[in-house]
Amino acid sequence: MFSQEGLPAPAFSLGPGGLQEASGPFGKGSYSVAPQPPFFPFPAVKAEYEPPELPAGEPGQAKAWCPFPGPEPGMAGGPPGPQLLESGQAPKEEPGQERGRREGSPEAKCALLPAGAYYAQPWNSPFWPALAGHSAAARGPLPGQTCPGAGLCPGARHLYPSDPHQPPSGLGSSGSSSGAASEGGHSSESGDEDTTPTSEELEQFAKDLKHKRITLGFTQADVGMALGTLYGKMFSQTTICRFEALQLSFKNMCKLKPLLQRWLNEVENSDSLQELCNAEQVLAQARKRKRRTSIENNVKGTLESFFRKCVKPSPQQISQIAEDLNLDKDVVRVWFCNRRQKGKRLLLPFGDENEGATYDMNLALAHPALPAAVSSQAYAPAPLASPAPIYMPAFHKGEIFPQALQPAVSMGTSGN
DNA sequence: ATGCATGAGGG
DNA sequence: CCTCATGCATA
Repeated sequence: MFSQEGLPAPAFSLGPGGLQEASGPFGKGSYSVAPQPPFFPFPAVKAEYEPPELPAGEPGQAKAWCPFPGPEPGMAGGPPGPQLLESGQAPKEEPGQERGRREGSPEAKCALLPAGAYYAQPWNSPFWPALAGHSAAARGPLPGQTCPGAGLCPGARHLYPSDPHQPPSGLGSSGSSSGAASEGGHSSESGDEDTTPTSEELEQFAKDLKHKRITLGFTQADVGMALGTLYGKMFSQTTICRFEALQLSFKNMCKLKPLLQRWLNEVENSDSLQELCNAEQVLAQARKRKRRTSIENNVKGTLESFFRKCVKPSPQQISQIAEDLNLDKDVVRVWFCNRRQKGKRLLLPFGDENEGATYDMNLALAHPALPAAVSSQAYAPAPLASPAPIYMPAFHKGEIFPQALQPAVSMGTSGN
């Protein structure tokens, strides 16, 4: 429908000054991109670089995701390693946060267990007494049977008794299969796959979802999996989290809403939520995912400052930056991509995707005063708001204007 | 909750 | 190559 693509692709030019702001549709000079002098914080950074990651051995990738020996002869297939439990998840029980259930590592738990019960296996109790206690005491709202037979993920991969849900294909606009469109009253029940919800509705829905989810004792991961069961398409904790935090694009939010809406309906009528436990996700991550590179803060700061000057550097510039920062070109490229993506989320209060009206991120960056956010949270602590020249390694007092990018100018032919 | 990454789709 | 939707891994 509406193209979200709007960036006018700042065709900046590598002028005599190196990186130059592009003259967007607003004409150059009509705005000040950087509240600070055009400095290029370079020198210091590159020297510090050092291949940080090198754990000698990959962190055991093997893990059992369903901690029950159950009737099965030991966790066959899964290494008996006790790394199922991550102790990293601090028990921070903040109001408004996950409660009652722990959000362990994805593989440390099965879809949605009402908590408690199954963890109390003889084999593990000695290992994690904490967990046992936790599950026993943390049980909150759950009346006791949130997930009837689902509790036993062990071998119970039961599917719904009779759910005429469609195969994993028709997503996005599945007809209103379940007539359950009106739950326990509340505000505008806009739930419709047809009508595009307004940002307010989305915001409200997200809030609603989160509240109910927590009340019912589900984690974001649970919801993600439940969607897989209900719709055939599973989502990660990340996505659910972003949905609740309104950190997805408007379009994306609209797409997901109906699904979550349905999930909500399902769980609210606690009589059809038994199939929410679906542990079908062994999906061997066979694919080798590049190790997540951790960019040091100062380097990040440098990248950030570049971003402020130009949100979309040319491949040449990317190479240059990468070289100067001693990073992979791809890392830099991806960083910019992600930064842009993030920028969009933060900048435009979704609601109307004016196709024509393209927002120039460069421009936006210069104006901390963004259009009053529609959402409260998503735009609140916008890191962008701070024109802060924070970070920035300290270079020689005189070198405020490193010529780091200078080479970029002549880079075309000479180097590279 | 978020940072970096992947992959599909468009050009 | 980019955008966008997503997710693994991590802070």
